[in-house]
Amino acid sequence: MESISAVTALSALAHEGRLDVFRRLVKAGEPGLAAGEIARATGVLPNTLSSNLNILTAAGLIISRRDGRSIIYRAAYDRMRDLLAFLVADCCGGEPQVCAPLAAIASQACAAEGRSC
Amino acid sequence: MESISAVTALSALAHEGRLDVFRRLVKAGEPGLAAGEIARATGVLPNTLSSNLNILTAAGLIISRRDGRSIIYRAAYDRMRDLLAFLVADCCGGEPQVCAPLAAIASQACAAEGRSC
DNA sequence: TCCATAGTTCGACAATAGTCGAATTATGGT
DNA sequence: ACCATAATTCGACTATTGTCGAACTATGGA
Repeated sequence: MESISAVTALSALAHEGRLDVFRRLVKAGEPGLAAGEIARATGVLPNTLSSNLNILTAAGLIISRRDGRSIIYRAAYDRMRDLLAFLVADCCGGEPQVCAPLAAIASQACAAEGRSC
Repeated sequence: MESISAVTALSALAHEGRLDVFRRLVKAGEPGLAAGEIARATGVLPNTLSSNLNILTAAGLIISRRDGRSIIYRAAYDRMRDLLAFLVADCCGGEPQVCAPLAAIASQACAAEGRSC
């Protein structure tokens, strides 16, 4: 991942409302959520939300598809993974003990959901 | 980690120059780098750099100490780990296959450096 | 065709962020 | 005490970002 691309993704997430939306979509998984559902759940105005969904889309973090009158958004997991990989890419050179806990983080997150992966 | 705290950290990293500085410090490890060294290496004006170092410090991502006339900065690995943990916290609920590759990312980063952790 | 619903786009405005030159503080050496 | 080096703080200016109301586009149903 290019540095400029990482900055775009980080900028998109560096916003209370957008971070909230992104995490909801990450949680929602493959089926995703309709724009209207998100607007209702968060109490954000539809046009403001649309603007922020555009920013997340442009950053490649979410993907949309139309379904009837609704537009469904879902998280782009590949891109999320690339971003995380970029952030930790150099960490091992300095302090190996930073990398090790990453695996723990992954499995802890899974354990919290009662899953195994 | 609180959402607002994550936004602060993400905002700090959502800047070409600051992301560059942060990654250099991550790479540099425990000994860290002097402000002047970073300024020379990046070609950024000292005052501009200082401003950006302040932002990274306020976000908790880096830590400074004085050494003679120089001020040495180093990455705050704990905080970095917390941020990553926050970002992946919900991913397993939606798509378990996102969590699994995280462990791979960690070990890949290590392998690239020829280390084992 | 007409209407209601679902979202988006546009234009304007206020607030925030980024950068620079100049001045300031702190340390070490002579 | 004086000077040079290292870095920060201050003030001003420009550019960018975020939000809102209003208007617009697209879809599905009567």
